[in-house]
Amino acid sequence: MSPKVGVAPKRRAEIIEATFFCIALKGYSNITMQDIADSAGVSKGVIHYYFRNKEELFLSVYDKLIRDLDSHLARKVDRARTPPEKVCAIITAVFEKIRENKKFQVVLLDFWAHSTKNSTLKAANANQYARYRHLAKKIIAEGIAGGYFRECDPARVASALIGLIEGLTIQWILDEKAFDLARAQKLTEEIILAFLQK
Amino acid sequence: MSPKVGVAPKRRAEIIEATFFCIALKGYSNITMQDIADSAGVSKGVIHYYFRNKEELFLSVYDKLIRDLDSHLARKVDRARTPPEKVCAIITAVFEKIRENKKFQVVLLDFWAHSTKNSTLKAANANQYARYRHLAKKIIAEGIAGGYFRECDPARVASALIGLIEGLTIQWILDEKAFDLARAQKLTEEIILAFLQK
Amino acid sequence: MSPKVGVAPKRRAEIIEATFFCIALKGYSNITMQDIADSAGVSKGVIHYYFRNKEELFLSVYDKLIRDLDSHLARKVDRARTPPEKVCAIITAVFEKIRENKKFQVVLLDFWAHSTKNSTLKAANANQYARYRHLAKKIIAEGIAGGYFRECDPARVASALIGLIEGLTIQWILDEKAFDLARAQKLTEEIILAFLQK
Amino acid sequence: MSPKVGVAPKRRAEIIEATFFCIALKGYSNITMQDIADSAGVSKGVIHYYFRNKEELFLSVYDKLIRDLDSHLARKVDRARTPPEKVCAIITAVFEKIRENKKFQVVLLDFWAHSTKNSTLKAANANQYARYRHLAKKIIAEGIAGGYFRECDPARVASALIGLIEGLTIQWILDEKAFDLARAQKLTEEIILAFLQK
DNA sequence: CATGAATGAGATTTCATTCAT
DNA sequence: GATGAATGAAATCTCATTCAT
Repeated sequence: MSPKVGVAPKRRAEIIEATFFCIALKGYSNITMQDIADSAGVSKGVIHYYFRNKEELFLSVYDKLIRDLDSHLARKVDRARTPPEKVCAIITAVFEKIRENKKFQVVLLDFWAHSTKNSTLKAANANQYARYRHLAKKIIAEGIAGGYFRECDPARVASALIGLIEGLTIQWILDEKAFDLARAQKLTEEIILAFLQK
Repeated sequence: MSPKVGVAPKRRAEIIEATFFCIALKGYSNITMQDIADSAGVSKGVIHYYFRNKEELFLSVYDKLIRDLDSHLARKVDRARTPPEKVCAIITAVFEKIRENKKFQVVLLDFWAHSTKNSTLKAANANQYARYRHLAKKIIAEGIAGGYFRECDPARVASALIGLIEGLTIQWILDEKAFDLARAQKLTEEIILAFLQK
Repeated sequence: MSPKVGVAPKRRAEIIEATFFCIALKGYSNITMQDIADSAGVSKGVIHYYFRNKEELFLSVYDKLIRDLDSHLARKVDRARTPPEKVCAIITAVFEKIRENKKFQVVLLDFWAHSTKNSTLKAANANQYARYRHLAKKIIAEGIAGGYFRECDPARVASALIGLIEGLTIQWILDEKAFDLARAQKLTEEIILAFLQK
Repeated sequence: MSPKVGVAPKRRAEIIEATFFCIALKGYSNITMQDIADSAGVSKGVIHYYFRNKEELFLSVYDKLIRDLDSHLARKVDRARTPPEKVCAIITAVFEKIRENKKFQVVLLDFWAHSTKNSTLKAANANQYARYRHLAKKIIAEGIAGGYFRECDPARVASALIGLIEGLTIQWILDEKAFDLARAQKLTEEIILAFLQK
């Protein structure tokens, strides 16, 4: 067994990571393969050795992004006990992710913009949001069943929860000085819990 | 902006309109000048006669977009009497705009994504959002002063209002079948008014 | 994977065979070393171990092709007794070769096309045709000497014989439905023998 | 109407001509767009302005080649009176074409080689050969009907006529010193007329 | 004012070849 | 002997921009 065999997955991950940084820096459609190669410290040809083409590479970056967010969310939510705590866990998870790495939401926004023109990306996005809403819905439904929340449509509130989180974080991404991210996070909790516990 | 007599302003407007449709159809960075020329029914050269380059053209499209939204918002809000009605007017204005022309939000999303890489666009975006929030803040402050709303920070609630609107409409744009847009609009009103009137 | 000694000649032949199939399938200048490696079931590196470069490999394929045709021709001709039978043996040998393996003529045509640009290949081709004509010429001269054929220039008729064979088989390769190959073979015999025995 | 409008067809023809020379010089698949641009004295971009891609350009070259040969053939044949003269006119037309411009057959050979891998080219080739054979068949049938030729299958002899012409010219292209082209032409006439008038 | 031919820089992608293991 | 990761030159094709008419 050649020792170089083991290099492949590591190299793939490195290229994905480099591409993520490049997208954050210059944007989905302004990056060249050369940018990525330079950033990853490999030759241009290597990228095509690991990824059939630019689109496949970008979809791989998106996949990793989503997987990271999902596992982060799941970890946070699992650690919480009561439904109200779980709702706060969702909010905290996303805001935390963005605070620790602003690039995260910048890249995601770029993918969203492109998803209206790329059907594969669109499907992946729709799917991710659906899972995201489903998680929130389940938690809210449990809260209602457990007497934590008043009677309401869990699916609708779930989309509002997601909407409020994303709407605030995007505003912040577009203009960091618009408001304080930590206070926006607190506000999100207040509004959603107020509505659920009214 | 070159205000020329005769056909010039009309031609300019036609090119901007055509560009808007092209962005909605293929996305900010996938359009060629030829696409725009074809769509506008003019020759490629003409576009460079009216707009120094592609970026200037795109910024002009963004300007028009914002001016349209602003005047639409202002009209709606002016027609409303009480602060609660004015809050609903903001919500209605945006949801209406998107319902009547889905392209509107698609193009806006595209501009947002690019604004993280284009400082002119970023400034324009920050400015627009600031005005947008300012409008909401003023209305909320009036509502508190007039006894319609409970004591709270008008600026923070304003950003939440905008965030909820944008977060829900983007979700819908990314997956129309996720939920019904009219019900999302109603939900927005409920959540915000509940929070303000609690 | 155990490296075997003495495996070299066999491996070489396998690679040549695989290359032949690839040329027939995709054409001389559309094949990649990867195609050949895949088809031969070896790694890319191995090909360069046995052949200095692509051109040397292709020339080896051509050599094998010619050697195969030559020995096939010689066997057929040796088996025939009289000059007319030997002429028919040449015709039969080539048509048979092509009928049993259409790829043969496809690959040969490809080599011919490239021989106008590759001097090594051109020389090899000229040489092969010269031997081919020489064989026919000798048979025809024997036929004249033996009273089987009328007085004529053996060299000229030899080139006509080769020309008619190749001209018909190429037509058939380019459009199999143009005519029946077996009847074309018979026609070749008729025309050449009629001319020689007139 | 801009005077430059008239330039387009001329430029197209120039590019086709330049491509023809390049194919003759370096071969179908060894030419780069840069070679063609240099040879035509235009920039690389211009070629893509007139031809969608390399394949479309090559097919245009093939079209012109065939059109030229067809009209040359038709002119020659029309000028001849009796069927035997018309048969000789076909032979003369092709041999003349090649004698006056050796490139002609070199390029055609290249196209044939590629036609086994390109379905558009293959269809065009099959079609051209069919028309070519049809012309010869008609003339032979007229000759039989007019008592010039003995009873025989015109279609079969037509393919033999074409085969003999092409088979000899290709031999000559591959090795000019193999025989004299003028004598090969005479030989073709002798063999075919002898067979038809036997 | 308008056209569209022309440019050429630059992007993606392919691939023969090398070489460390 | 054998592998496959890596290279980088070179190819095709795109496109904003210019400019002669």
